[in-house]
Amino acid sequence: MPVTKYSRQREAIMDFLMTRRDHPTADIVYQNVKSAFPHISLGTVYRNLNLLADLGRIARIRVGDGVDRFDYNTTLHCHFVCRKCGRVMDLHTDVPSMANGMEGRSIDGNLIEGHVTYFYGSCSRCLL
Amino acid sequence: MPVTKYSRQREAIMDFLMTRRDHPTADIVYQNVKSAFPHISLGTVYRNLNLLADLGRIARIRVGDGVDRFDYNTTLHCHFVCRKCGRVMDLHTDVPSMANGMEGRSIDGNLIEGHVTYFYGSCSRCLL
DNA sequence: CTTTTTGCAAAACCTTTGCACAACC
DNA sequence: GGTTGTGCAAAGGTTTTGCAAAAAG
Repeated sequence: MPVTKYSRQREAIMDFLMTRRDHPTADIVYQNVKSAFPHISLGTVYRNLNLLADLGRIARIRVGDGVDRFDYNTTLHCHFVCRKCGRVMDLHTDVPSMANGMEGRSIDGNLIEGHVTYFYGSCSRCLL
Repeated sequence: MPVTKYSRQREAIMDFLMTRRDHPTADIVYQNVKSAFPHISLGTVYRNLNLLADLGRIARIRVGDGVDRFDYNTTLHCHFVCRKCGRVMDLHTDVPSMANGMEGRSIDGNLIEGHVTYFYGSCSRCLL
């Protein structure tokens, strides 16, 4: 529980994320927030994204391509990763998962606290 | 479908992976194969691990911590990631998943070809 | 002899960090 | 005034790559 003071840069980062339905990387956030804060640094963007994610105000999404993505929508939902173009998007259809309900169970002595599922394939745009 | 010639280094890498039940990183493979090939380079290890993964002879496992892991066991099974020590291990108990059976379906115009699920929590060793 | 693989080193890539100064409260 | 946040630049960690020499077929 870190103590936080207000910062205009952090607000701008939050505002930008709010406008996006995809899941921008830190660098994309940086490129966009630069129009309002020409001198903002990538380091500041990372520090704020990490802080906001730690506070639970945004979600950090890692689909295994080595880049962190961030999402204003913190409600639990599945993601779809296009193997051709790399886009990451929400899956709106409710995907039933037996993995839900595993929380708190122990398997082989390991306590399960959560799980991550994502689907991959070819996105609508790449299928054309 | 790359053309491949035999290489002793690649065989050694494969042999090492075969002996491991955990999911070594490229660097751990490198450290171990060095005993047989003192002059082998990390680059060679990466090239071979990627080649073997592309050929489907080993599995590449990415749990979102920014490091690639490799597994001799290519059959579908779930993984457990310890949030404290970072260990990655197989879940032997069969975890029923509704995500199976999604392959081939289309959602929002996106063709689903596969999915990844991993569980995280505290491992038996860290719970002591 | 031709193609693939290797070793080495450098580069690429993403992310974190140290520090002095500015902003916040 | 004390604390947190910022900008800058440097460093950190992982993975990829260019190239000449070696190995494989």
